[in-house]
Amino acid sequence: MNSKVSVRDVAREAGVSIGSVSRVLNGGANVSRDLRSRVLSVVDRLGYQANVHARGLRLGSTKIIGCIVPEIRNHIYANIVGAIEAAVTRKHYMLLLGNSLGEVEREQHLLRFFHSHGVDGLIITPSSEGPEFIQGALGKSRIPMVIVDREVTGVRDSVMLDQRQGIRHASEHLHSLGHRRIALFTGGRGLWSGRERQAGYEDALAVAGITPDPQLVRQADSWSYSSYEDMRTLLQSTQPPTAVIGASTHILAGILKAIRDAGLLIPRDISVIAIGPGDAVDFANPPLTLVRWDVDSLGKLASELLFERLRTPHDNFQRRLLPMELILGQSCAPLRTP
Amino acid sequence: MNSKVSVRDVAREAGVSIGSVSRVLNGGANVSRDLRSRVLSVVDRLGYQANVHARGLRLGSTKIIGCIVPEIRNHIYANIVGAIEAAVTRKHYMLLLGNSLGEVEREQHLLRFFHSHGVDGLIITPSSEGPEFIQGALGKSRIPMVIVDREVTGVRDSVMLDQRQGIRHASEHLHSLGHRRIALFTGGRGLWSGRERQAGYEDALAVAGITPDPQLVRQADSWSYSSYEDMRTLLQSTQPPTAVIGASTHILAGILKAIRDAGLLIPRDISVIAIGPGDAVDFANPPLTLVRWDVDSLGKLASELLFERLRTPHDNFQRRLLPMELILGQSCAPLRTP
DNA sequence: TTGTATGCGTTATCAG
DNA sequence: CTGATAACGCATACAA
Repeated sequence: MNSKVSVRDVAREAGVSIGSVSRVLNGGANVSRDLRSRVLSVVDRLGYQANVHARGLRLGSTKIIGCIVPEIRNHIYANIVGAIEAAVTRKHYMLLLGNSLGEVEREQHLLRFFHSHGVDGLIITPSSEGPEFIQGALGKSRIPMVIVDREVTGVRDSVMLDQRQGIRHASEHLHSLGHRRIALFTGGRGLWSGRERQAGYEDALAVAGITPDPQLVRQADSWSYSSYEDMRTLLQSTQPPTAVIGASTHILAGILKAIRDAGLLIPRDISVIAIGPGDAVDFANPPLTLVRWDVDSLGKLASELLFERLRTPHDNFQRRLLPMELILGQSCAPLRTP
Repeated sequence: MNSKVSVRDVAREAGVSIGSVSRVLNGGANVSRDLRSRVLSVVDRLGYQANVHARGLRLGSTKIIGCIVPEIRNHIYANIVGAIEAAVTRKHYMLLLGNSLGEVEREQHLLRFFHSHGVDGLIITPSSEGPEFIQGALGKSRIPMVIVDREVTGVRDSVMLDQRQGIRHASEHLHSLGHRRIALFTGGRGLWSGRERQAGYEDALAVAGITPDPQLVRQADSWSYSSYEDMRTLLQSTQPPTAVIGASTHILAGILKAIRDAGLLIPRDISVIAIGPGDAVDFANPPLTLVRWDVDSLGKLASELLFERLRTPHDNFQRRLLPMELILGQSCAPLRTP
């Protein structure tokens, strides 16, 4: 196809100089109507497209946005990346993608690679937050970047979900149904988001005047089914929970399996609330009540912030908090008083 | 960080010429032991990393693989891309990602973009197959590419799933349980994969001596819940199906909802088999019997094929067929004779 | 308004 | 074995 049609070819074909071609395509100013249209038509006919490397070499800018997520196979990140991709291509940028697997070395490796590829900006869910982030390669990097779902207030732009408010609502909902023993599987071990979930949970319990039972709060790993064992143990205890809140990754799958194996029925015997984007629980029966992540908005907002940052590199850093919505399914019921 | 340390800086620092530096880093041959180690140490100290654009401009090769899928938010493609990413970064390549949404124009746009970015190769699930593919921009493009899950035998390398064999097994399984009215929601409208699924279904029925009822075969769209209406209609008909096979996208979600709304119980009243990667049906209750796509192998194989192709551009094109495995869940039961 | 010439950082060729 | 230099394709400062 348009294998190697360069600005030279266009110039020759249009009977003008290469400078003029370039000016038509970029500067826009100071070109005669005639020359402009002549060039444009040739460009169109030949399907000319500026070589990214020549331009990148000259300008120092590619039209590439890098994106690093822990794991694209996780539907949460797949959805976020999908939203970012849409926003980015709309602006005629391309998306360079990498999985960090939450490992610092992989993240650094990807960062170096992205750097040498001259990405104009970066959207990332880093493996670290807080001081650890600042001291790491990411914190030192000068690439304009936006942080997704990690706490880095003040040092970078970030978009986050208001986990605390979301889980508080969920907890209140369960409490209003009479539940007093509510289990929480936070996910996000060691992360702000996990702590926020727990905080929201404790907020709700405090208002309700319930003393939280530490046994009921679990910090499962999102990539494993460890929650299965945890939930099984809880259900076999003398005071089993009557409701449970869990992140809709492997965590929730493990929880549901434990409930099933115990011969319990949702919502008759136990109420369940999921946390996550909506599509994940499509196959659940009954339909799960959900604290919904609006991952689409999350990705979109991250992109917008990044493009802002690209324009004005030295503004103050923003931190945007997205609300979480409680979507009622059929997995919650009033507590049966025995 | 190592913002702009060039080969010049390394050369100066090491007290050699830039040519020598380049030779140490690339050629490898004909450099004295001493010079080599000197250069290497400086490279290391300065954190030198060759500028991708200069190199791309010079060599015409980037270390970038492009990847175009219909929709990364679809868990099938998320998994495939995940596997590709792993394979590609292991070879020190980067992955440029694009969503085509199955639209020809978007696909062409992405292709042009990838082209101008000088991707070394492309892994793609195109929006078209067969003659349409050959005549399209993709068929004319000279970028080394591997096709995933689309029929393009002879003109490009491709990896596909043996849908026919998979669905045949599923159908046979249901038949062995006594089912004779089996509904099939193929997905992949107008695509080889859809036709193959139907063929496998018909293979099984033929062996069983059952005349297929065209009413029972539906070509749902994977991105919509249209299957819900279809399934509802089927269940309300005078001769409802006693079993159903459906792709584990929105299609299956719609089917399950229709079954639920009809007040039917799986597997007591109706048997269900899903088609897709395993993780999608994590939340299903009961656990679904599954014709499993090994998307991991699919992505891995695609990458391997592409790297082979990069090495020897003019070999004969390969077509690799991956088997599908029937994973038994608890969603199928013997037909209840009323 | 238009054309010409330079340099961006590499690699490869060629002369030493 | 090593150093100098051309060329990759583009954008732009400068000359016309």
